[in-house]
Amino acid sequence: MTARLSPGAQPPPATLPAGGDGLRSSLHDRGQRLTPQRQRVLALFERIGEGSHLGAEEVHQRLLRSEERVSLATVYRTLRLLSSMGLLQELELPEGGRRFELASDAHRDHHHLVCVRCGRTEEFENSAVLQAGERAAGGYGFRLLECVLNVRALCPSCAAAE
Amino acid sequence: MTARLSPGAQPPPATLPAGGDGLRSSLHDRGQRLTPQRQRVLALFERIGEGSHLGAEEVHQRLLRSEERVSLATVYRTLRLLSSMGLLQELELPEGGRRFELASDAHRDHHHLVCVRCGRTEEFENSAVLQAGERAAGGYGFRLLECVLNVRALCPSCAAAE
DNA sequence: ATTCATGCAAATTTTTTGCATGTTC
DNA sequence: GAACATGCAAAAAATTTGCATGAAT
Repeated sequence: MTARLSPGAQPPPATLPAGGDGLRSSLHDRGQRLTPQRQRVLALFERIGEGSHLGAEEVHQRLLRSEERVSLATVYRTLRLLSSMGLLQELELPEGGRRFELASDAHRDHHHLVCVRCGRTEEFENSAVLQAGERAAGGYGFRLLECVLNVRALCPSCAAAE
Repeated sequence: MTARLSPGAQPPPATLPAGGDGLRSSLHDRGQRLTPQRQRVLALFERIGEGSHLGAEEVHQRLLRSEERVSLATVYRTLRLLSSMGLLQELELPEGGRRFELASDAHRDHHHLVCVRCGRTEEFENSAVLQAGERAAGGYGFRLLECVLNVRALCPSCAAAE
């Protein structure tokens, strides 16, 4: 029922290759270390692309399949770490456990229009939304990382079927 | 892997005041029954208001405190039911389990500002966001039900701690 | 009377943690 | 070498389920 279709077009990452030094220095800034496990987890998310999300168990399984064993406990620890570093982000859709995806570029705002009946999803952008997010964050003294607008709606054919 | 099927596609969110007959007939339409437990759970969400969310354990505890015992298992079953009926809406914030809040037509745009580090949550409103949602929905011919903006951010103290 | 819902406890699933060992800086 | 991270297994949460009993229609 997860209707986030990412048709073939996978936008080029355009960001730093994570297995590399971006991760290393981000970690070092926090007094933490670059380990193969952390690289593997992040690299996996980069491999699957920006639109797709994985849960802890899936990350563990997929790494096993590619001969890059990382214990499940470490997967959990790493997901939380990368997430708190802003490299991954946790999803809003609670289908089972928590799920994560590669964090999009800083401050980018991408929004979803989703039909609650059939799951059809359209993406759109709107700078007014980002502004609203910035205003809200500013008002509470928060530092904005990202804002996502979810519009729940009925698509034309589902609306007709009602 | 678990088959996590919600009980079928649901009708558009109910518009009715829930404690009363709206709930009864919504249930009956589905061949299900009005029970004190279901009323209690829904009434609790109405009592705390539209902006606030609760997890299963919290619902259970709060009902205990108000002398309205509902077993935890039933709380889980009821949350899922009310959610699939469109009376509650599920959301997921950083820490803890799944959380639910009252789904309301009246409150179509209420937004969350969430600290991704400590989970602190602030609610805000912004009509520009609703307009953006309406414009997007209109552009694709969708009928808008609700729009929720989630702003991921760092609260002042967490930002300082980084 | 029939069908559905509840409560309880046990079973599952998901996530966290203690600790000995191995790694990174 | 010191501090940190990993793996493992056990513990703790979170959620679901089987079944006998109780309630709603």
